Amino acid sequence: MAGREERLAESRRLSQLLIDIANQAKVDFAETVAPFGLPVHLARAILMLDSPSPMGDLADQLACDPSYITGLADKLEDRGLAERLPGEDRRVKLLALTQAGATLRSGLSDAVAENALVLRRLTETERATLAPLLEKLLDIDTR
Amino acid sequence: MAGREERLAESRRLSQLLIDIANQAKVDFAETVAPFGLPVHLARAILMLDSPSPMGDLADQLACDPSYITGLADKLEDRGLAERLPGEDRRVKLLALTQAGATLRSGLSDAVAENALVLRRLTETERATLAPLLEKLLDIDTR
DNA sequence: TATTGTTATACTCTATAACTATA
DNA sequence: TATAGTTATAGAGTATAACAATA
Repeated sequence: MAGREERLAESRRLSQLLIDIANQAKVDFAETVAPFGLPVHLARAILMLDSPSPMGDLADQLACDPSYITGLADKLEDRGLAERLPGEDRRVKLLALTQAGATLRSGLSDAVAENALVLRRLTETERATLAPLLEKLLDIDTR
Repeated sequence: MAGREERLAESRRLSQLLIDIANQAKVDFAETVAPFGLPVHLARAILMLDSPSPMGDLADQLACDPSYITGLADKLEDRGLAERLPGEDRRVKLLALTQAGATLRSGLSDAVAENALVLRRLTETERATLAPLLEKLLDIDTR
């Protein structure tokens, strides 16, 4: 068994790798999205709009304030990519992709997946090894 | 061999896991650092100051503009954690931790490593499996 | 009275451009 | 002329607080 200092050093190194990978993924995402003519935050929103969604739910998913969603929705509407639909509860507005938005989302989604580091750099076997480790890393924390 | 759609779906899922893990790591870092009374960006800078370092080098390491380092250095000096030392090239200033800064850095570094997801959630064997996969993910891109 | 979304505003982080001093 | 760090300022991104409509 490795000593305390060795374990801590390895912990630091792995953490740094994870951070670097996430940063690289962010850069890749921006580069992948750029040809679609969308700012990153609009692209993220579009990818979440699999189906019409209450604006408040989007705020939860994007981990941002609801007031920020108002701005995103305005920009998506300006571009003709989404529209606000009335919800059953009349306080709620559903944000839904237009046909143009759905088409764009489809192309965007494939491009992002194809350019992902995990697909470009790892073999199928390696990905199968990686997946359970990442899932374990992300288990809900019960400290 | 899996079909195209399956591969893309797996790519999306793994990418999302990596993003979620990085976000969790960011939250953990902030929580770990909070008791030390430091904003996150100052903590990151202190952790990089293993030895006295030209301010420009810090800008490279933190991937930010040199003008931003000026502000960080000011705040570290205000707190008595670092000081500017003259370099051999008299245009260069070396940022160096004070005794107080070095002591704080030591505690900070251990706390961050101990609280890291990779240490809390994975066994030694799992970490050994994960490391080479992460390294491969991060190889310099030569597209 | 509580909740959804909107509006107007303010704040945080970081970069840009012009500057000083050295090289 | 080029480089290291500084200064003042500006911009992007996001949150806060007060508000209107609805529950």
